[in-house]
Amino acid sequence: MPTTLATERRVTITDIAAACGVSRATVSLVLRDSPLVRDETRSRVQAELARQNYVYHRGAANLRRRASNAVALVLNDLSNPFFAEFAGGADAVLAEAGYVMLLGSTGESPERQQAVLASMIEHDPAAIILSPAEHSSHERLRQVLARVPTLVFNRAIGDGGAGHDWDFLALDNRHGARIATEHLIALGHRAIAFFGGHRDSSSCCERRAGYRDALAAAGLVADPHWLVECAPTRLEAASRTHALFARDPAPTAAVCYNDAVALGLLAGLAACGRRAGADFGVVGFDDIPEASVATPPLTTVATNPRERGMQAARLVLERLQGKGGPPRSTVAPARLVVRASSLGSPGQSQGKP
Amino acid sequence: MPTTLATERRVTITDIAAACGVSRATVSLVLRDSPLVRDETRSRVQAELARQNYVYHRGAANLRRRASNAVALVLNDLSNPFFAEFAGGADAVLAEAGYVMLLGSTGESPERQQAVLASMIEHDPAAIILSPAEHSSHERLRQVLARVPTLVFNRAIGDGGAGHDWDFLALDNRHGARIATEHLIALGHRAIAFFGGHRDSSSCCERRAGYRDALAAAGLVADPHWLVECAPTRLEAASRTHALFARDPAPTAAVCYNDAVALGLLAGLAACGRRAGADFGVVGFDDIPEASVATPPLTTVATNPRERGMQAARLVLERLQGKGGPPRSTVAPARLVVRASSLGSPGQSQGKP
DNA sequence: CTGAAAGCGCTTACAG
DNA sequence: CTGAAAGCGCTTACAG
Repeated sequence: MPTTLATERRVTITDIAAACGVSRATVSLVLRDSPLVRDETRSRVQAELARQNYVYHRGAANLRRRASNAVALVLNDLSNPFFAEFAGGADAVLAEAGYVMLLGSTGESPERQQAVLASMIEHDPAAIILSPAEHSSHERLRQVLARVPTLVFNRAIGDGGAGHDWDFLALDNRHGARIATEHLIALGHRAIAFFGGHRDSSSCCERRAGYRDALAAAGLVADPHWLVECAPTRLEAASRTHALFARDPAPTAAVCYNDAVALGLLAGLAACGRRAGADFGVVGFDDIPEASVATPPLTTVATNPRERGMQAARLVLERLQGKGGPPRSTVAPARLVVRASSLGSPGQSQGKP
Repeated sequence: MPTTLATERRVTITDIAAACGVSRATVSLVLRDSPLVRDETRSRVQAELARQNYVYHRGAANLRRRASNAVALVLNDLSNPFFAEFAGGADAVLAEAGYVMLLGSTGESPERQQAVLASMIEHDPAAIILSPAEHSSHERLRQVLARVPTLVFNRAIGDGGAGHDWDFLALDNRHGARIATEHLIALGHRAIAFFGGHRDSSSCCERRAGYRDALAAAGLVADPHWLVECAPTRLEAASRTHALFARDPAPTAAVCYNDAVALGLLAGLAACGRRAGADFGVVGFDDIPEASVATPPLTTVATNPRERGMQAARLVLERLQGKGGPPRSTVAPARLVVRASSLGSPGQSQGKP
């Protein structure tokens, strides 16, 4: 029994109006719940709407009203649980407020980002939430984002973010990395590495700054060899683990750029016979779901991506209500979650100066 | 320096036409790359489009053409990595084909599902991909989905799915559970539980059927006490672990409804002093990212959610090209990924009959 | 309280 | 090769 697909003509307010013997204007008023319509008329129209299974065409209404109730979310990568949670949180708030979510992902490519944004914008979103790809060009983004209220999330745009044209929701990278580092110092570590990330990414810079803050406050100074870059993936991190121990003095613990790197480091340590949490202290960043089930469970800095998504959506909604006003920056707090991976005792290692 | 928001009037084809001294029709033809336009005219128009930073209003065009280039994706829960990966895969294929993705989530609530679908449909998507909430009503879905080509993913709708009105993409639950069970049998297990899920969900039924198939083929019969229900979450599973050992004969291994349940079981086993992989064999279902980093690494049935998302999107695109034809069902293959959690030796346990 | 009319930004026959 | 006109489905002053 073949299904009937979208072949039949659409039911419009004209059909309803004709069936009820009223004008299209009246039907429209009923749809928008206007008090101008007499009760008896309203009921008749509503009954007919239901009978014909009428579906409101919001696109047509939005065109006429020059409004939009879509918000576009453009992310780097949905398969990253951090962004998936973020999207889930944003969706919950937006749906609650009656908005629909357009979703796109850039795969961390500035070119795809331009294409995706251009495509989104043709659909006339009321606002855009953008977690920018690394190496995004401020100029090219300005071009395509002109006219659409935008909230940038997670990292500042290319050239530093001074003179930002957009609202900005940042993680407290600097403070988060600082408390992570302080935690390792409190455990007795003195030789602490910063592992992973690329130093040209703003979040990596900020986290490194927090790391240095903590060291400086404790009167420690970082050996340059303790700053090890690598792509923020588990695999890369595992294969770069050896770089931490290439020279003396080797570190006894590491603050990692994020959890993916930290999980890779856990694997890398195991592969070279070191026990994370016993021989070597590890702290991650993000608190992704895998962190708590890793071996050993990963101490990390929680950024609560779902909360961030909700917060981003709320900031956007405020902007849409209030209009106007200069761009605002908001910094979301970070919190340390202590688990087994950081309970190493530095004395067992040779890393002490 | 306050940003200029979407306050200025929009640039339309009328503006471009006026600036070039041509008609709006000509501008439209240029936009759609029609060969009807003379080269010289085309260049002039294109230059003006760029100069004024013109943005195509796809909503208006779609209204006029009675077309749509949006596809709606309605999922249970984005923070479930299975669905996040699925969405990522679908997005990649849809974006490639020039479609934009509307995303909504239902949180497994049939009421929210109705509301979300209704809201989506008002935006006139070309098609819908729906991973239905449990206990969805076939009738209510029919009502709201009338007229929109729909692909149902992951589970059949409420009353069994006979006389399905929609395309359907299923995981091979039955075969997947069967190979999982056969694997445990091959390792020497004879007392094998099926742990987790609710028996009124179709995927749970199918997986249990595959489990029974394997037992029957090996001449084994399941003790009814080995069928333990629980919500498909890690926490629930951990706290229900004791139910497996409440009566003799206790099982020596378990096929789990999914990875979340299996991870909870790993934790539950550890909490009651049993070593998964040594004292007790565990197999999951899904191969979520956490599976490979669990302790011990989780043997599981891979369903490749990203691939499924891409497949779902392709099926939808085919339907949109081809139109017509009866609804089709597709079953995606499942594959066993062997890791440490299933290497238990049943002889160490008391569970043998 | 209700209707006639104009218009949102675009496309598409139809003439010329 | 280009333009005038009608129309997609809706909303909103404006009369009455």
